[in-house]
This record gives sequence, C-alpha cells and structure tokens, in this order.
Amino acid sequence: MNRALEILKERGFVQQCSDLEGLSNLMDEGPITFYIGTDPTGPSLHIGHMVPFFAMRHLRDAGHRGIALLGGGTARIGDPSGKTEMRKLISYEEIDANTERFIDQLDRFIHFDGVNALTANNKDWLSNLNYIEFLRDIGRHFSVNRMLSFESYRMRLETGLSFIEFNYQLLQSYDYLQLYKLHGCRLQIGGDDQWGNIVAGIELIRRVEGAECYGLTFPLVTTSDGKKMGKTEKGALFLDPEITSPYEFFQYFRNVPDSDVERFLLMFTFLPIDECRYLGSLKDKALNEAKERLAWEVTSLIHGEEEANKALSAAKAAFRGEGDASQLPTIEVEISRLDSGIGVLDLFVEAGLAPSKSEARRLVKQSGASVNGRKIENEMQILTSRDLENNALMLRAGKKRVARVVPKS
RNA sequence: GGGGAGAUUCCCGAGUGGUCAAAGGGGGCAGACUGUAAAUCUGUUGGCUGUAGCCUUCGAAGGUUCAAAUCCUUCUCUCCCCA
Repeated sequence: MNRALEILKERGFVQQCSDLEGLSNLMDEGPITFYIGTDPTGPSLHIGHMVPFFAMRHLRDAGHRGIALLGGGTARIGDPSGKTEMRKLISYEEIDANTERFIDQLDRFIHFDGVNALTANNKDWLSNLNYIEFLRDIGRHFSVNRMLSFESYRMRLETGLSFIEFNYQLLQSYDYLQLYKLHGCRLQIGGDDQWGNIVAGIELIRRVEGAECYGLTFPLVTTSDGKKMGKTEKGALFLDPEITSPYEFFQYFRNVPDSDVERFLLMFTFLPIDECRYLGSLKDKALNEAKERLAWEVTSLIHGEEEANKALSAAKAAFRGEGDASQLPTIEVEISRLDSGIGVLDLFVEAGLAPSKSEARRLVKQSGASVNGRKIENEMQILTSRDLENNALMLRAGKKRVARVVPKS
C-alpha cells in the first residue's frame, strides 16, 4: 500500500475508504490534492475537529496537497449528519467571524503556504447559487429514495428534518465537484459521520465529469468508556485558550483512560509509531507517566511548547507540590477584601470552583473543599490575609480541581 | 384544510388539584478504593439562607381555586393520521 496511506492506517485514522486500492495506486503515481471540510458553526475549533487536520499534516508531509475548506456557505444551513436535532441558524456575520478564527487556529497548526496547504470557502460558490440552475445541473443526479436510505437521514425522519437540512448533502457534493474542477481535488477526508455525504460527492463527480474520486473517513473518536472524545464537564475541549485554558487542555489528556493512551498518542501527536506503541504498552504507574508525555505533546502542538511547559509545571505544582504554582488557574482579589475576610463559600464561587453557593456548601459538606491543604470543615469559615501562604491561597475542590487566589493591592 | 397525540428540572422519563423542587434512570459532582486511570460501592444533584424558612421552575400568556405541573381559555411549537 502507498506509504502515506500506510501511515494513516497504522495510526488509526482509517475507518472507511471508497476504494483503498484505487486510492493507493493514485497516490503512488504522484502527489494528489485532497480536501477536508469544516463548518464554522462555533466560536472556536475543538479537539474533535482536529482529527482530520492531523491526517492532513501526515498527508502533506508525504508531499500531497491539502485544502482546508471552510463551510462559510454550508454553515448557513446546518448538517443533520449524526445529530438528532436541527441546528439553529446562525447569522452571516457570526459565520464570517467564526471562519476567520478557524483559519487563524488552523494556520498555526497547518501553516497554509498557498502551495501545499491552502484554504477555500464554499461561500464563494454557494452564496449566489441560482436555484433553478442548481436543480437542473446538480439536483437531478440525486435520488430522494437513495438519500432517505442513509442512516443519518433515517434517524432524523423520526424526529423531524427540515428541507434545508435535507439539502446539505447536495451542497457538500457540489463542494467536492467545485474543488475537483478548480483544484483537481481527488480525495475528500473527514469524520465517519460524513461518509454518506462524501460518497454522494464522489458519485456526483463521476456523473458530471466522468472522473473517479475518492473518499476516506476517520473513526469518530470516543474514549474507551464510550464518551465523546474531548468532552469536559464544561463542554468541548476548545483550541481557543480563552475558552479552554492550556492547563485544562493539558489536564484533559493527562487524565485520559489507560486504554486510550496509545490510540491518542498515535492520532494526536507526531511521535514515531514505535514510540507510541511502547508508551502505550507501559503498565500501572509507568503508564500514568506516559499520559504526561501525551498531554505535553498534544498541548505543545496546539498551544506551543512554552504553554505546554507551563501547563506541565502547573500540574506538577497541583499534584506533586514541586512545580510552579503560579501557572495554575489564578484569580486576584482586592487586598482590602482579604484583610476584612471573605467567606469560604464566596471564595470558591469566585474562583470558579463552584457554580453557586449551594454547590460550594455541598462541596464543603461532602468534605471536598480545602484551602492550603487543610480541609474546610465549617462552611461559615472566613479567610483573611493571615491565611495567605507564599502570598496565595490554594483552593482545591475534590482531588483534581485547583485554583489559586492572590491578593491584588 | 380536517382529526388525533404531545411539550416536565442538564438528558430520557414518571407524575392528572394539596403529602411536588417534582419518582426512576442517565449524566455531573463529592467521598472510599487507586496511579491525577478504569471498574465498584456510598452520598449528592434548582437558587438564596444558620437543615426552620423564602424565592424561581413543569412550552407561553391569562383565568378558576384557600391551593395547580395537574382544571379552563387563547397562543406557540412538535409528531401522527386523513385530504
């Protein structure tokens, strides 16, 4: 098999391929152009979005040319695939703003040089489509019967599917056709929930252009306990450090289940395959340390080495008391307030360790709250500047959540 | 257009006048056990407040009643059947 494909397969990226042999042969002949589409429907990319982009880097490094297609047009509609509810419509301004952020975040990871890595926006050809022409040229190639047989639509038939969403597949197929015509794109990669849409695009190109294109999907990444990958208690693991701090990001990977270490190393880092396998094969405590490596590598790829080091240091401070505590999540409190004293409950809420005073109270009652290593027994306790140690209060909620309070004059 | 069913707390889903902040499950959080893992067990899970109390919540707005998630009216939305 083609070497680049081989790598993807070994690293666990391959779920389905429209024609693995054909694709392999094509890639052996020389560099190909491929694309991956993402709809800018949120304020930031999250880790789940990144799987195809890791693949993009592997392919690019093997000499192929990748296009990151931003769905500035399709985001106006919403893809029903894999969802059980209609996506709410987003304003055009919001979509454009999201698009810019997405490109920005991706550029740091992919580095679009305009030669081997480029971006495109389907808004360019979708926003002014002529309805009648579109139906004549594209719509006629789609069989409703066939579309209804797809799992993603069948599922939604139960709960309701609006006509515009139903059209999503046509638009995505049209994207592929456009990229084929404009850039000679021969391969579309994406998450496995995109399979139906990708195949539809391949068929469209075959009918309209008589050309053979390919599709390759990646497994939808879940943790081995069945949870969606990258879900934290607050939601997804975002790339934007304002939404998900590098420390949180680091901790997510630091706490991944044992059985996922190898898989995540293979997919979310560029460490050599052998090393990933070795690290993943470790047992007990040693495996626990492999998680640290995993967390550092991924954080470094997304946020840079410096942030990764800070996060690592903060984690060490929180759990082993040896790193740099100043890198932990920190809030500042007016020194005058500290002098007069603040109730523990309020402090925990302010530090973001509890969403409400009731929660904070519960935390204390269940003996999950501590300050500077001492358990809080009384929910009425008042903390003052006399409780500062090294000019800080170290708040802990449960075993894993930590926040530091420092005085501000 | 006609007929029927439904909208409950983060999710699913009970609840048909007071004993309902609302069963049960899921998820979350905390504790025990550990390795910052998994599994398991226990507790907890609207808000504010000294465990007494007060406030907000059962699609929306009105109304009946001492008292409503539960009854009435109108509205919005969803699903199903017929045309």
